[in-house]
Amino acid sequence: MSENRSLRQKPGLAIGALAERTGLAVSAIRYYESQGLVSAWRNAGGQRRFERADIRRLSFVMIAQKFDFTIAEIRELLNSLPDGRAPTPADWRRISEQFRAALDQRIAVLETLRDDLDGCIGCGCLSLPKCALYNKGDRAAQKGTGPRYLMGDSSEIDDQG
Amino acid sequence: MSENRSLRQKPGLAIGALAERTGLAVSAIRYYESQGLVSAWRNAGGQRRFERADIRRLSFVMIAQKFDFTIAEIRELLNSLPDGRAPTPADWRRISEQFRAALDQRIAVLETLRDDLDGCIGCGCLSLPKCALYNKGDRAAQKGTGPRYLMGDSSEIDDQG
DNA sequence: CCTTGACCTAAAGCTAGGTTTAGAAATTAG
DNA sequence: CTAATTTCTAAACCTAGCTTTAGGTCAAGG
Repeated sequence: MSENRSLRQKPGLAIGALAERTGLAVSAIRYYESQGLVSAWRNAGGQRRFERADIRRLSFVMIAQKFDFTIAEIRELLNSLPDGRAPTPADWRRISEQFRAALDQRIAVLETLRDDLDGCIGCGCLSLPKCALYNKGDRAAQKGTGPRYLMGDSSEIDDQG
Repeated sequence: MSENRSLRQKPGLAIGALAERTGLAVSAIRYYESQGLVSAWRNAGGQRRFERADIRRLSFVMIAQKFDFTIAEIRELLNSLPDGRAPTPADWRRISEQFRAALDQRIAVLETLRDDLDGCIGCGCLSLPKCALYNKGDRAAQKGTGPRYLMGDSSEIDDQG
């Protein structure tokens, strides 16, 4: 069974093939490589060649994005895998716990916001610094700088007309 | 009680004063004006002057942003208020229901994702097209285009070494 | 009057996560 | 061999939601 392509230069997947297998755009894969989420070697002509395991690695990236992890966070998770291979079922269990935690936290934030809102419906607190929505519960995942505080209008409730 | 400032040219709030009362940056208020979330008249020197009701209007904007409404959506909500005044307690009750619905929906999406994840922990399904995370449950609020499908690797499970 | 400080506009810059474009080189199909 | 794909790089562009910068003007205090 020793065929002539058995030594030297493993074939690998071209970027287009990887794109087809994952459903990602070619440009996205190049971008992910630039961000250190996958790596590729180059063939004689300078074209990228990927390993088959990168299909799973990119699938992992796509799932992590469903959980709204940023590229930087995904890179961290992938770095927690020994020597850059795709996650095995055992790795997957471990990483899933992190997804779980992130997800639970985001759900908790939204539920708190919902409860605060429930407390506010009908209380007319739109003008109250003591409103439950005041100065707490940052945007779903504190991305961005965001405003600094809410509701400066402490008196003069009805001055709109 | 007829004082001399009683006719002509109501004073209004300068943009800096409004910024202080709301906690927003001056540049943010100008931006919101450009986006039609507030409006101002100009004094003799061409400077913006706002009504006191705009404090509450902007507070409303800030709360809506906590709920991850976009500028366009917030503009819609504000347009649903008669003649561009700040929301009254009655308006607030009505609009709160919309926040509620948006929030419930987002929580539901995350919970589905969490359930799918639970079903996946330990099942080694990272390579399975039949994985619960496959091809469903778009990112928390389907912003952005997003990838088209997941997990192209239907066979060759352990080819990473 | 003179000096701060607040304000003005327009345009450019920023983050995130990519996509699009342009022009050139490599690979594949016939 | 030739034509059609695919791939390459670098840089520009895109959305969202603002901020920063540059160069001036307005308003208020002493």
